[in-house]
Amino acid sequence: MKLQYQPPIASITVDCVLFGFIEGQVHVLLIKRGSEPEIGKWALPGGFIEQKESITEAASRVLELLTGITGVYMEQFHTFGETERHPLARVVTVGYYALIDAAHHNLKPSWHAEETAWFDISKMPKLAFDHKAIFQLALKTLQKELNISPIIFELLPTKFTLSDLQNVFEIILGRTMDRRNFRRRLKTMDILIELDEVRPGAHVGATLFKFDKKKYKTLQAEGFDFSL
Amino acid sequence: MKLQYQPPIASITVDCVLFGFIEGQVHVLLIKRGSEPEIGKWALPGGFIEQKESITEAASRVLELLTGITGVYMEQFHTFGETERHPLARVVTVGYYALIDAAHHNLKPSWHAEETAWFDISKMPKLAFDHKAIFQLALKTLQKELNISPIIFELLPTKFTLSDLQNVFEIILGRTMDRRNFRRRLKTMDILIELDEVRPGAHVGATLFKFDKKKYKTLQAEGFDFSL
DNA sequence: ACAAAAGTGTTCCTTTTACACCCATGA
DNA sequence: TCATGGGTGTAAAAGGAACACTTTTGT
Repeated sequence: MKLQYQPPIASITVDCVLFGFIEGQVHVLLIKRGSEPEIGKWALPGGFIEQKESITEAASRVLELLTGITGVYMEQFHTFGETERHPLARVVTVGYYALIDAAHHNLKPSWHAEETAWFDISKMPKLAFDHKAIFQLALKTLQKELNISPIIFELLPTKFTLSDLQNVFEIILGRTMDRRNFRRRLKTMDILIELDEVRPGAHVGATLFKFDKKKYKTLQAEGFDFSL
Repeated sequence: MKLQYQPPIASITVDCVLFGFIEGQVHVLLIKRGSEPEIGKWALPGGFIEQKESITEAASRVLELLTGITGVYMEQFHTFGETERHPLARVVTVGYYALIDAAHHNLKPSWHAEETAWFDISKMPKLAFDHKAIFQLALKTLQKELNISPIIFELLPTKFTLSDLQNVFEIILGRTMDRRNFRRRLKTMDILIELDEVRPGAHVGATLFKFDKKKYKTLQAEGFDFSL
């Protein structure tokens, strides 16, 4: 590796794909670009990394700057480095994704974004740059990840019903599941705590549950299977 | 996203984790650094990306430059961007990994590397920079990937015995498997073609097989499970 | 009274696991 | 002849898939 040091030739950005669950549908957070290039187009929240911060730190900072959302654990999933992906310069972007309970994170208006909004993942607008590809890979990564980790609980509020949970699975995986089998399997996994509480619904009330993080951590060590 | 364009502040490199199967053991390809910093230390083959190439192209070019190995399909697995990971400058590196049949790729000496060698993954030397962490994450990614893709066949020559195959699985996953169950499951998957050939071994000859890529592609569409 | 969602068991079949002996060959 | 690795079957257990009716409550 007799390679001399070479000065930087590309800028580095991060882009964040934030999934949220709103009104029974999975949504993604987008901002409307307020500057050139691609001004006025919808895009993933993103920005340049700075000299003294790691890429992960940049992702958190940028997300907060653009949306006001803080304290979210984001997972890096891919780096996009095609030479032509940005029209004005060589820009390499590192993609992060996260799932959040949208209801409990308020979007703060920011002068950095002209507008910020959640979009149903089945009704996405045209996106700037190669953000469509970035979004699609994030979704694919999420689908794979669902099989091996309880990441899905991040989408739900602390208290949720089994129907809520099944709903999220069905939307993200794009298929339906048998209710009885679903419930039995979750019971077997033993990672939910049943609460003495019922959500007063339109009809018969549904029992509320919460996720048992402690029990999950124990299981995780053995590497367990979350596929449904 | 009212973010002005910002000039590059970090160099970008790629690092390649190449796995090979040699004398019944999984090995990784390392080079001895021939320039500062960390001169003389073992490191993953890597180098800077250039202006007019994508990151993936850079990975292939760098690998060939340093080792003479070409035509390998490498998979990106993570980007490392801690501010202090390189002692002299801000350098962000994109990690790639691949599996190759080491016997069929000759290492060509290169003036870029003082020395190039395969190391048994259970006997790794001290590595330069944060390359130990990069290697470890590559191995972990590979272990996960084994469950969902037939990537493991890349490690083996075209013709191999079932024992060879089981051997590779056991080494990478770090556990032993029952021989009869292993063989049955592969028979069920139906992705191997039995050859009319036997490897003249030290004792009773072992039947040779080859991987049925066509059949695998058909199965892949349905998304199939390769876990053993 | 009816519409809408919650809750609940059983059967069948497939898959997984555990386990031990004989065979062919070369040294 | 013995040491080495190749090859083979079965039984028991666990897990996955398919399937329909009753309950509660608001309108």
